[in-house]
Amino acid sequence: MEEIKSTNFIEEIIENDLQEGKTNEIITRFPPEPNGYLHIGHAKSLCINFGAKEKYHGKCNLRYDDTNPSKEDIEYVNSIKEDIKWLGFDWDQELYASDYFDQMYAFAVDLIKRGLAYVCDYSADEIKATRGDLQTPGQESPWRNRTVEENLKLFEEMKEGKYADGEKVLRAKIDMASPNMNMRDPVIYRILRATHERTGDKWCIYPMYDFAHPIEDGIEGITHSICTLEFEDHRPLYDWVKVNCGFGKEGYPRQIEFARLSMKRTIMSKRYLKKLVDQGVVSGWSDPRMPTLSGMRERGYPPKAIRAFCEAIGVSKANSEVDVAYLEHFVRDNLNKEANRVMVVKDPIKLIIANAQDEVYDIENNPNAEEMTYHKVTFSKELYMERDDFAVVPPPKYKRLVPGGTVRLKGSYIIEYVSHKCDENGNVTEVTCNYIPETISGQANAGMKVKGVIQWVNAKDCVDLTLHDYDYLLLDGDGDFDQRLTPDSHKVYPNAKGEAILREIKPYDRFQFMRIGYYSAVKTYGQDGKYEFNQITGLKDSYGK
RNA sequence: AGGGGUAUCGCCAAGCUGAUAAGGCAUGGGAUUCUGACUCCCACAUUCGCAGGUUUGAGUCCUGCUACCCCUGCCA
Repeated sequence: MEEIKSTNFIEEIIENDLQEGKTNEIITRFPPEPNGYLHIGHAKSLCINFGAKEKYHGKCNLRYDDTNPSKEDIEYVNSIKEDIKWLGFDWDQELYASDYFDQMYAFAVDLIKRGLAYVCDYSADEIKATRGDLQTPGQESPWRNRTVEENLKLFEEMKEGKYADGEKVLRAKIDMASPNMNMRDPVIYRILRATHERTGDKWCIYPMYDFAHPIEDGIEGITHSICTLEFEDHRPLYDWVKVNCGFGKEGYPRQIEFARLSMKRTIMSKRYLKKLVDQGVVSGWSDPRMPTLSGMRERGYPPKAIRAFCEAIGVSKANSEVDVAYLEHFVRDNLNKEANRVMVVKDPIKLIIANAQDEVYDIENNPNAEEMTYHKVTFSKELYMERDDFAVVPPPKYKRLVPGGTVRLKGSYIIEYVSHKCDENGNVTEVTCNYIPETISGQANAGMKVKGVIQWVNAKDCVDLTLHDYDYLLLDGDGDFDQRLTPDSHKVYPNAKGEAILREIKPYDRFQFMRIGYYSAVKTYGQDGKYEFNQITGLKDSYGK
């Protein structure tokens, strides 16, 4: 038997349940409402639910909580699936809450028959006015004691479409004086004429979350229904529905709450993310600056890094704000282990190697790889180097090229300074060097001491990259977004053919704003599709320190 | 005197039935380096929201208190 150790309180609960023989299979579910794209916060939930499935050899269903047709959109369904797969998770069944509408209706009828639910004629405002408040009990509805027959008839008529939207609701008969607002005769069915993505116009009444969710869990045999903290107050209602609909024989399904993930200076609410998309502040839900999973994918974040991050932040009930640096750590860590390296010059100046001839090198894709692979890099008389890698007047501890100095071209020769040219403003435009023979790795003079190593690309076959600007967003008093663009149009030349993306991390300390995106990696795709190079640059840049 | 939660290092977070504060991130210092990256060393809470109490001994038990989060949708 493998020794499994719980790493958080939810796993501890699960393991106790397993040990005590309460169940022999763990079944969880991931229940997104299809009204937006998944973001990093969902990744935490995904990792908890699918993580339990993997760890305890159980099951996890993907279930769309589509009980409110007016808010949902089929567009999101596919994105959700794609993102879950991208993270590497597999669901057992793909289900929709709407699959259970008939059964939910039947359960509601049953509740009415047993005197546990009634049709209420109050308007939304009247319900609100009679609910009481945090310190005063609510008043019972005058329709609370209708006969079963009358309730049955009315509820059926609601279904038949005999009443206008909002004219009547079905309420659970619980306790108007309960200190828990959720238990003050909560509405469990409302009339809503909206075409449902899946059931069309079949229904004009729709169940509320609190009624629907325990039924969905019950039908699917969910053992652990894991959700976020704000549902703690709903648990008594969850249990009420569960028990009164005949579920919960073994105590399952059991609702467990954890603290949702929030991150410093990061917008995580779907409402605001949607606003960013709708206002055209970003190009869409997958804009690389978005904290969505698709945005992170676009940004070059490896899914494994996101998983490792979720694993590391743990699961607790304490509200907390994780620093973005923690996520970035796992991105760097994963990229360092798995990403192929490529040379990039962001702000190029010409580098002439006066005594050079054309050559081709095999350069390691990733020095950390277990099985080393290589890519070709061409070398010639005319190269580009980074402007910062040459200094006429070097700052203290400068480790790169200076007049009269030497430096190693990564993967190639050691070169020595000959001369340089400046434009009318005194900016360096070109540097000329000679390479020192026999200094390539493995050759006679390779052991020569140099101050540093610099990246370079061959001017003949380098490729232009698109460098995306970074930007800052301010959230003003009205909750609207104000975009602060900081234009920066470097050119980027990797020594591989094809597309590439580069985004930069920039500090953000001047305003009260939320940073929604930053650069993580450069990606280039070989023309033949053979190579995929990833360069970790800009992530932890300590140049010039 | 509404109810439900949470409080351990700048940020996460272990700490189960009391025995004298794990780990990661961040940070500072050093070594190493054909990526100023990575890696490797070293430093980093006499203290666990506060105040009392029980105990030989408390972050862990008891009693008060404080702070923050959630709840008055026919949203989820």
